[in-house]
Parts: sequence; structure tokens; C-alpha cells
Amino acid sequence: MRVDARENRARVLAVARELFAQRGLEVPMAAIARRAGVGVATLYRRFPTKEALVVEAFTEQFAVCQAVIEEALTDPDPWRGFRTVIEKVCLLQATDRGFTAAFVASFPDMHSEVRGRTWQAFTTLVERAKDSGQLRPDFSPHDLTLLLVANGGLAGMPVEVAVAASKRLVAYLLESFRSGTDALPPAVPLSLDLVLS
Amino acid sequence: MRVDARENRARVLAVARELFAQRGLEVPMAAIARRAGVGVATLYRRFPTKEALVVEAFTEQFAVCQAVIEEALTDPDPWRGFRTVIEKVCLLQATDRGFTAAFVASFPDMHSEVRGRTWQAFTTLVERAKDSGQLRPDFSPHDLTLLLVANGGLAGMPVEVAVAASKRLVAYLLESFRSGTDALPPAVPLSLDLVLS
DNA sequence: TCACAAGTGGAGACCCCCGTCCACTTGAGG
DNA sequence: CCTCAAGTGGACGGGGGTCTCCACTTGTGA
Repeated sequence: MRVDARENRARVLAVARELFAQRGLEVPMAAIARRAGVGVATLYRRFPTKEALVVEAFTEQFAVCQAVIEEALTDPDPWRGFRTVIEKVCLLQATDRGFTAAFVASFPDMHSEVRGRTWQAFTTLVERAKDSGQLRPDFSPHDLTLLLVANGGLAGMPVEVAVAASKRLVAYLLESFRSGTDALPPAVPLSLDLVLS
Repeated sequence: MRVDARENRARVLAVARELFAQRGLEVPMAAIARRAGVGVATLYRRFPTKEALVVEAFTEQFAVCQAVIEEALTDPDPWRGFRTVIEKVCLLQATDRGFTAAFVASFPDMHSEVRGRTWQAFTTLVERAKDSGQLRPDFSPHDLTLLLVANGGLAGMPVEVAVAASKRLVAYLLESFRSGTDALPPAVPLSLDLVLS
């Protein structure tokens, strides 16, 4: 690949990340191209479809999520690890407007292997927190998905507002997650294809 | 107005309500017209714009919301009134896919008088619940908006799933609302124009 | 230097949406 | 029955989106 092409590709990706975060996934390809100082054809040469660009633009954030979960596994305090995961991921989600949409859009492309490993890590995190007696026993790992989807509803607001609102929502929910007493309605396995449509 | 015209108008409204609930507000006007067995022009004769149709189609649901709140004010148990409002409104929202979008879309058209009255009613409901000692003192009426926006994030899933998920989310949050202890991040005044864009 | 493959940009094909226009149809009063 | 205003439907304009095609430019190895 020629060096100018490589530079263009990198600039397109950076611009895409920025615009997706600011305005969500509905930003037109032409806007990304214009902002990156290239033509539309250049975009489509590097990324055969818009979805491909989206996936590529957000793989970094997905990696961050995964790292957050696996780092939390090394925390000696199970509850702190659990809480940190939720806080960090929700903050990421509130900061980046396109995050949730990209997450569900990339569902078919994300190899079940990676998803499986992350899920497995979170599940053991949950188990540990339960064993330590700080997390309520009827908490389900699916509740993470529930929280993510609900928190994703805050997207579309100005970033500072979304962040503040998300923090309060997360604080409320974490308080409930911690050694609750009342009976809950059953957990709902929210696989991502359910969120899609 | 001629009787056939009146019938057509009613059929259009019924179809619009059904399709908006099933598929959200992004359903095309042409689809509504076709399903109602009329042409597009008939739609636009009765409702000058799509937004007008949306508002008209959802005024009933808005009235229900208002009635729910004002009925809760007559409940002798303040906490039960508070809880019922949240449960009923969230259930309505989870059942109808277009509800949230219609709510924010109708924001400019809803006379501030009506909104003000409903808001006032909910505020006194909150105050009563606090005075009875069952609702945590740092609960803000804006937390209702927060909950609604978060719960609105569940839209887009099959209805049964959305309802089940919403119930669990609401149960978690109600548990937190009830006489919590930990300090919370500050409340965020989520005026509807913030949700818009 | 130079030839050529790799790279590029913009026009435009194609599709979907909202809302309008206009020639045609129909119901109801005289 | 017959008139005509009210009602109707489909074609169409305008705008915006994704993605393609093609003539042109540019970096790079020989």
C-alpha cells in the first residue's frame, strides 16, 4: 500500500471516530470524506461498506471494554472490580454517541470467540462478587446487557448531560445491585440480536 | 365532513397507532396509507404533516399518563402511588415502540400548561412520598425523566422482551429509590429539548 | 527519468422518504 | 336525477442517503 494511501486511511478512521462520537452513526459518508479531505471513492476503496468503516472505527473501543473486564478480574476486591467495570463501560457509552449503535451493528462481525471470552470473564467476575457477599445473589450477568441498553437510551443528548445522567443512573443501579433484599422479576437474556430489531 | 371521510380518518388513525407501536415512528407515511386502504393525499389532507399525525395518534396515551399521575395523587399510601406511576408509565413505554419518540416529538406542541400541571402533580407526589419517609430524600423529580429516557432505550426489542426487561429495570430502580443511604451524583434536569438532540 | 499500477475525486445511478398537485370520483342536498 | 363541492389516489418534485464508474493524477521501482 502506498504511503499516501496509508495516511489517508488513517485520517479517515480518525475523522470517522470523531464524527461518530459526536453525531452518532447517522453521519453521512460524504461528511466524513469531506472532513478528511478526500473523496467518497477513497472511503469506499478502503472500507467496502459503511458498516465496515463503523466496525473498524470502534474495534478499539471494544478492545478497551474487554481490557476493562479482564483487568477487573485481577482486582483483589471483587465488588470494586465489578463496580469499576460497570462505571467505566457506561462512561464510555455515555461519552461516545455512536458506541451503542456500533456495538449492536458489529454483532454479526464480532467473532463469537471474542464475545464468548469477554462474557465468560464477566460471569466469573459476577460469581466472585456474589461469593464475597457484596453482590445480590439474584443478579444475572444479563443484567449487564440490560444496564447497557438502558444506559444507551441516554445517547443523543449533549455529552456533558449524558455523562452526568449516566453517572446518576449507574449510581442508583449499583446501589440496587449491592446485596438487595426484595424479590425481582426474572432476568431477561438480552442477546444482541434482540436489541437489533 | 362527509361520513366516508370521517371513516377514513378514523381508520388512518387506528392504523397509525398500530404501526407506530409495532415499528416505531420511522414507518413511512405511504405504509400507513396503504395499510389503511387510502392514498397518501388523504393522509395529508387530514394531517398537514407527519408530526401532526404522530401527535394526534399519541394524545390518547399522553392523556393516560396524565390520568395515572393524577389518580396516584388520590392514593392514601404515598409510596404506592409513586410506585404505581412509575410502573404504569414504564409499562406503557415498553409496550409501545413509538411512545418515547412521540413524547419528545410532541414536545413543542404540548402546551406548557398541560406539561406544567402534570409535572406539578408528580412533584407533589414525590414530596408526599418523601414526607412519609419511604422515598429517599435526595430523589429528584428529574429522576423520572432519567428513568423514562433509560427505559426508552429498551424500545426496539420485541415487545414481550422489552416488557420483561423494563419490569426488571424498574424493580431495580424502585428498590434504590426507596430510602437509600449512599450519596448520589447530583440530579440532572433532563428537559425534553435536551433529549431531542 | 519514465512507465504504469495504485490511488483519487466527483458526477451520477439508485433508492427511500416527505409532502404537493391535479385530474378524477363520489356522496348528499335540492 | 343531477349538480358540485368535498373527497380521493397516484404521479411527481425535492432532498438526502449509499455506493459505483471512470477519466485523471501521483507515487515508486527500474
